[in-house]
Amino acid sequence: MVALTWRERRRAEAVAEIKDVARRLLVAGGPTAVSLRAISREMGMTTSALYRYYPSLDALVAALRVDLFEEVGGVTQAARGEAGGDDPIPRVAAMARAFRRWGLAHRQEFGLMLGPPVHGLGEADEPAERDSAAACLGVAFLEEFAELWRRGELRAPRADVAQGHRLVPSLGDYVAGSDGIELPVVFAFLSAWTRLYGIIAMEIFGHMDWAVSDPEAFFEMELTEFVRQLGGDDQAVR
Amino acid sequence: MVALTWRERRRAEAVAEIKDVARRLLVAGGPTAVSLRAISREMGMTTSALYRYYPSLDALVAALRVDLFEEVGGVTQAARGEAGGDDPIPRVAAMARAFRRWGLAHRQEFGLMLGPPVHGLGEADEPAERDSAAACLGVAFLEEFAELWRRGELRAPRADVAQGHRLVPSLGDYVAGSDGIELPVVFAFLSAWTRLYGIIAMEIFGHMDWAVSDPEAFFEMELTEFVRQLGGDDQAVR
DNA sequence: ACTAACAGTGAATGATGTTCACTCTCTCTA
DNA sequence: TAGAGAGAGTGAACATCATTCACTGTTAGT
Repeated sequence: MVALTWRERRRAEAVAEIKDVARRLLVAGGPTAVSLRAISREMGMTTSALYRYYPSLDALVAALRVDLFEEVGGVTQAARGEAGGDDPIPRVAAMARAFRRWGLAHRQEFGLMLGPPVHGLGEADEPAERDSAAACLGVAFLEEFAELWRRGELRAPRADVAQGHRLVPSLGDYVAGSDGIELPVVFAFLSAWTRLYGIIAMEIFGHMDWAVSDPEAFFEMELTEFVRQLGGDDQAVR
Repeated sequence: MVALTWRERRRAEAVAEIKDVARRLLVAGGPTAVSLRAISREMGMTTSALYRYYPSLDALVAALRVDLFEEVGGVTQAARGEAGGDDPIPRVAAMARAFRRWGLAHRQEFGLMLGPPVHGLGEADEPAERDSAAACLGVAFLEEFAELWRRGELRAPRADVAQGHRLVPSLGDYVAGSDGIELPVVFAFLSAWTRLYGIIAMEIFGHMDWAVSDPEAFFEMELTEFVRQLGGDDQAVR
């Protein structure tokens, strides 16, 4: 812990406030409402002063995006911790519910993070950062599936399906304590992760409204069904 | 068919060209690139003249959105027709592949249609139109699942899962020739639809890059796995 | 033939991101 | 400790954007 000079501390506070105001604007008025001028207005600063902190508006929202990924990652990790026990299944269910709950409570943030790439710039600029930010959310799930595999409770996809498919070469880097990762783990994780994303994103983006009147009921049904396909007990999910 | 006056035909052409140019701009530069000024510039018109055709920019992109839904709906319907046969399973697979292919070939359009709601305005203004537009895509799938149900080839969710969940009151309106729709059909359709959306949207939005190197292989694996869970033959999907 | 709707113009207003030359203040070093 | 340089902020400027308004021709229907 190095001692921070007064200026450095003040700068950190400014950066934090900028992102705070940006997020408030995002929540209040959607992505188009977050503008440098609105931020500077709210902070009692000149617009050009903001360029001492971020080289552009896009860079600012990219930074906000990273923060948001950390926040939702922390929330799901907390849910995992609270679930406790030694059975991965309830932990997965708790994380899935926490993820959905956070998304519903923060729709605009969810859209910024997991919607289409913004302006095609935030990705071309720093693909590594974008990737790692998104990863820190999914990894918690990945670890649980790895644990299930270690216990032999993960049903492997049939050989003829997996045959010849080189799905993922580097996913093992994300799992602590195992430099290699088996294909069933990868497949089970990806399947669960895309399914979870599909249900939640569709609900949050409003694309399910025409078809389903009680999204939460459907979510719970899918969760139960998924756990059963995994081979877990139905009651384990509650 | 009523005879169109000169002026009416010319207006229709103008409307079509406006949406055409708007789409070209969207593809070339993302959502922020579609602006009334750019459109008018490209068409050799004044910006204010565009207000004779659409009351605002938002209304214009909303109209474009509807067109896009019709386009992708037509593409998947065409794939369904080409698949032919009397087995619904290959038809579902063909539609799923056609949907994914179209989305990958038209990423920006996909984002506009199935990303987060735009500005929160396109939805609050005309919820009915937005819903029906999105529906015309999913209904093709829904009909196939209804057909599977009629044949008795659809596995029902266990009673204790479905019990007490009033999932959808009005989905039956979408299925031709049946004013009531059974819960297993609804559940199977919703499950398939959200899964399909999850895989495809995640890939198109770039949220899968960190985890999977060959998205198409994963898509095919999921498709096969889903069909097997439905109770179909593995070979039927090819 | 006339009237009213239609289509288009050009100027204006107020919002936006970004740049630039300029100050003022803090921090570190010679 | 004095001065130089980096940090932080200002205000004007430029280019883009959506939207509105008064105005002018043109077409369609009575």
